[in-house]
Order: sequence, then structure tokens, then C-alpha cells
Amino acid sequence: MESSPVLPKQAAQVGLAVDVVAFAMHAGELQVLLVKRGELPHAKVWALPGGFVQSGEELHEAALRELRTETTVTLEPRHLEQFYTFGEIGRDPRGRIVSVAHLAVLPHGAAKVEAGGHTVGAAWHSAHTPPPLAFDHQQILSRAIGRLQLRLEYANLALEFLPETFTLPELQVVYEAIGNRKLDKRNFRKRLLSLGILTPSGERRSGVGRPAQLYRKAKNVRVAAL
Amino acid sequence: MESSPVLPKQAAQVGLAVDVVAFAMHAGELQVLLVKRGELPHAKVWALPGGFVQSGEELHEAALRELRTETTVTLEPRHLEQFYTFGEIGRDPRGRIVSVAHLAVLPHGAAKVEAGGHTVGAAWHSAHTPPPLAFDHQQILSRAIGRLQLRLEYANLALEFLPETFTLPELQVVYEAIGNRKLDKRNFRKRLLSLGILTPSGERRSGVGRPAQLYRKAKNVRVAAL
DNA sequence: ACAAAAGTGTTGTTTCTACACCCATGT
DNA sequence: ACATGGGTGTAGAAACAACACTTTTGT
Repeated sequence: MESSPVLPKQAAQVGLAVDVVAFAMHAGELQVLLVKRGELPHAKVWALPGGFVQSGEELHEAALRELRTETTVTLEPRHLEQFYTFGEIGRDPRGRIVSVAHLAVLPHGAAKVEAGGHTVGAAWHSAHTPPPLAFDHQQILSRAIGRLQLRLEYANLALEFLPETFTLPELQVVYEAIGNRKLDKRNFRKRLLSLGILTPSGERRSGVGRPAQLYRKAKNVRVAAL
Repeated sequence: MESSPVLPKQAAQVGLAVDVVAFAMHAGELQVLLVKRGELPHAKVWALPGGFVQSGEELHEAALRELRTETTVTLEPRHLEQFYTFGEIGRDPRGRIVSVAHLAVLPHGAAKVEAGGHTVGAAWHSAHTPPPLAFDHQQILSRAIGRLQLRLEYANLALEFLPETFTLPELQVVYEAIGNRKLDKRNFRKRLLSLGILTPSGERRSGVGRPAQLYRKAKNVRVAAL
């Protein structure tokens, strides 16, 4: 399928992997998708979905594949980008394994996850206070949260966490959960509406209280890259 | 020196490389360090310094080594960080080669560069208008400039381009060269001084005109990561 | 009627931008 | 004296932060 690499003299023998930090909003909290490993090393420990890149497979394809086979996520990621490559020598006891870490955003409704592949469990966990993680995955997660917070503020990645139509209070919850802080309702509303990236639609009656206006993303999407 | 990787079933056979985008200021212009390749593919074409990661070598060590052996740079980089990993399948005709690209800042005075290793030339070139580059190095360079512009504004990376003491007009030139736009002298001066990251020292008489105040970086360095 | 959540404006502070002249030195 | 580059202040505009009450619905 491709020519085999002409590796020179003493290039390192490395394994190339991808790991995926998949975020979603559940119960007003920023959550991350974790799998419970079924194999050594770190069997029965929670870890990020991930694995080795296969021949003829692009990096982002490998990330998608791992997400789909290690868990049963029902929806497509709304956003997927590589954000850092972890290659420190001792990071994996099996040898020199370099992992290109990816950040994914899953839309609301991707709640049903099941284990698949070599995993014996899959579940959403609080992103800010996760369980103990295998390998250097805590470090990877922390860096992913940092990147997500950056992206939130200046590319409007928050919309990708919600269904197609949503209310402003729902959007505010996304900002608050990712930023881990409360925001003022009036200022938030002013700022978001003045950006002109939202268009209203019909109304909606939630369980209790006054019904909220529904919005959707405007035509002029601008999810700026880096 | 290390245990050989336990590579599973059909993991891809990949070569792992690093490339270095080394920036410096020369003649009031943002310049990038390029080498003229001595080997196929792309012999006699300008390229970023780079090469394969060796066993037992961390990624950033490999980046430093390539910088030191392919060119004779006299000074240590002031800043070195990985910024993106390029792994597209067709990017290198020799096979599947994944490159972790690094951004380096060399301080003023690193002007003398000579070819070394497998290269037949090494020289500084305009970063905004470089010559034709080998492989996907134009793409790597563009992304590096984008990252540098980001870092400039909110981590004060500009100081790393200058000698230990410098004048405000010199610093402004750095900002203008990286951002590729003119800045207002008064506003620039107000903003920088109000940050409180500069402390004055003695004076200096340049060739002509009124002598400028010299500054150095204050004690509270904050070169925020990511 | 009451509980619950949505919605709405103003004011003061800070930050950003635009803009033109005088100052200190070398020749 | 003059050429060269360094240095300075102000005013309007825009963005941001703090703050409390009214409205609409379901029960």
C-alpha cells in the first residue's frame, strides 16, 4: 500500500500511537470519556481511549477508529484536533511509544457508551476531578482541558457541546463548566448575542419556570484553527 | 539501553523525526534558519533543519541535536517547544515519516551559521517570504509563524529575541517584524511599561540620534506554557 | 398564590486607539 | 545648524464588570 520507510542508520525504533480526550457535557458538568483497560500494563485502570496507528491510516483517522472501537459512542465528534505529542522515554513500560494526543468534542446526547475492543468498561467521568489514570494520561487530560479553555474563548467551540438548537442558559452552563467558574447572566447574554453567531428560532417550555428562547448556530461559522 | 517495544499486530511501521523552525531577528526582519539539503530527496533544496529521533533520545533533545549538527549555531536557543506533529501519509516520499515540529527562538547575535552534517548550506531567510522549501516545510513554517504570533501577544516571548539589555524601540521592531504590521510608538511604550516586566538600567548612545534607555527583563518571568 | 427559571439596563472602570510635537545627541 | 532617532500626553470609543428586579410559565 505504501513504500516501506528507508530508515537511516540509528533512527529510534518507536511505536506510534494516538490517544483521544473526548469531552461532553452531562448533568451540567464537563465530562471526559474513559475506558477501563482489559490488558496489561495497567489492567483494570481507567485510561484515555487510544492505541497504535495502523499502516495507511492518517493520525486523525486512527483517533476516530480508537474512539469508535474502544467505546460505543453513538454520535460523531463535532470537533477533533491534535493538540500535543507525548514522547517522553519512560512514559510507557512497553518501550518507546510516542502518542499524538487528540481533543474531541462530542455533542449532547452521546451519553450511551459501552466497552468494546480490549476494554472492559467505558464511562463518563468528571473532567476536573477524574479517577486515577494509567500511564501519563492525567497529564494528557490536564493539557487537554487547558487547550479547551483557550479554544472556548476565541473560537466558539462551546456550541459543539450542544444539540442543534439550545437556549442561552444552556450555553452558559457549558462555559461555566469548562471554565470552572460562575458567569454573570446579563453580561454573558450581552456578549454572546453581540457576537452575531446565534440566530433565534421557536420557543420551548422546560419543566418549570418561564420558557427559554431557542437559538441555533448562525450561517457564518468561524471555528478558527490554531 | 531500553526495552524494545512490544508492538502489537498491525501497528504502522513509521519513522519518527523532528523538524526545527528556528527564528531570529536580523536587520529588523523576522528570519528563519534553513539548510540546503545535500541528499535525495530534494537535494539542493532549502529545508528546515531536522532528522530522525535516535534511541534513548527525548524529542526536544533530538531537536537540539539537529539544530547543532546541521548548522553551526553559536548560541543556545532561548525557547524551544513542540507545536504540531505532521504525519500525513504522503508527506515524505521515503515512506511513513511522522515529524514532531518544534519552534525555537535564537537570541540576537546567533548570526553565524554554517552547514554541517548532511547539509551543503545553511543561512537565514525571511520568514514571511522564504524560498521554495522541501517536503511540507512551507506548511510547517506557516504554522510556526502562527504560533509565534499567538505566543508573542500573551506570553512575552519577544524578549527572547534580544540580548540581555535592549531598548524599547528595539523591542518594538521585534513585535512589528513578527506581527508583520506597524505599531504606534506611544501606545506600544505605554502597554509594555505598564506590564511591569521591564526594569531600566544605564543608558546608551547609538550611532546617531538621542540615546535610548536600556531595559532588561524583570525578575518575575512569566513565559506561560500553552 | 407561589415557586422556578428566563429575561432585561445602567453606571463606572478600564482598555484601546488615534494622533503631533519636543528632546538629546553626533556630525 | 541640522539630521537622526528617542521620548512624551490627551481625548474619544469600545469593552468589561458589577449589580437587582420583573416576566412568564407550571403546579
